[in-house]
Amino acid sequence: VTYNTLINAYCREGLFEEAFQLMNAMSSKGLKPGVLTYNSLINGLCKKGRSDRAKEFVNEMLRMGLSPDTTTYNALLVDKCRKDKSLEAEEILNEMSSRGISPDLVTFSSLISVFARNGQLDRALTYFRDMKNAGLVPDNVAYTALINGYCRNGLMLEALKMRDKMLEQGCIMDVVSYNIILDGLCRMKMLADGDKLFNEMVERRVFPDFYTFTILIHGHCKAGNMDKALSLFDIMTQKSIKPDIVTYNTLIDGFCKVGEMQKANEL
RNA sequence: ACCCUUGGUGUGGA
Repeated sequence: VTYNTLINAYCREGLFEEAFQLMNAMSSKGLKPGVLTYNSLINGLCKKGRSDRAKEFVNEMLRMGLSPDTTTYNALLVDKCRKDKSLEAEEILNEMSSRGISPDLVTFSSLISVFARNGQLDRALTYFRDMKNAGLVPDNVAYTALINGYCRNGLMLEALKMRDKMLEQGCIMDVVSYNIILDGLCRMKMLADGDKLFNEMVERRVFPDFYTFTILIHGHCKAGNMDKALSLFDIMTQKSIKPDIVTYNTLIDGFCKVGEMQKANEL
């Protein structure tokens, strides 16, 4: 467990040389790297954009007589989903099923997410159904990924219906769920509803983060409400939520579009 | 049993 933790830490940082050394140290002590160790390594490689290397380690696992599990394949599949390579993600799903490895909530959420983002809501819905047919109980992440699909298509009524369903099933609205719906409302210029939802969020002690504020600031910038956008920016800093580069870009872009180059410069 | 690995959100004419 100690080795795994260290190897995982190195992999997260992209320090693969150190991780490899540890793996060698392990085997010289007669400890065999297990599935967990490989999973950490494979995950780290994927996150650093080295999915080619990751794939090689999956093969190495097989050679060593280890069985890659759902987490192993999820690491590869999630990587494809993040890069919007939905077809390749589906290939991995097929490979999983041909090896008899069952997809889990992570697998399905990732697939739902990629199709929802890309405007292929029908496909996202299909996977949502498949997930339930597989006997899995959708959690708030799975629901939220799907809700994002409705939001991206401007189907806010459907999105809100799905949120209600999610709550009925006992799932919680967390900060990401709120952010996604807020973003949907803002995109549809339903800023008043956005503000209402934002208040609800605060009342329910779901703490807004810098995504939340950037989404709202963006909405108000697009609507030309630069005063409102600035006041949100102030609230944000008062709450010591650090605006990041995206927040600044959003505001600067907003001021430029309104022709207030001075204010853009002041930021 | 628990622990270690995997999933959902924001800006920029792309």
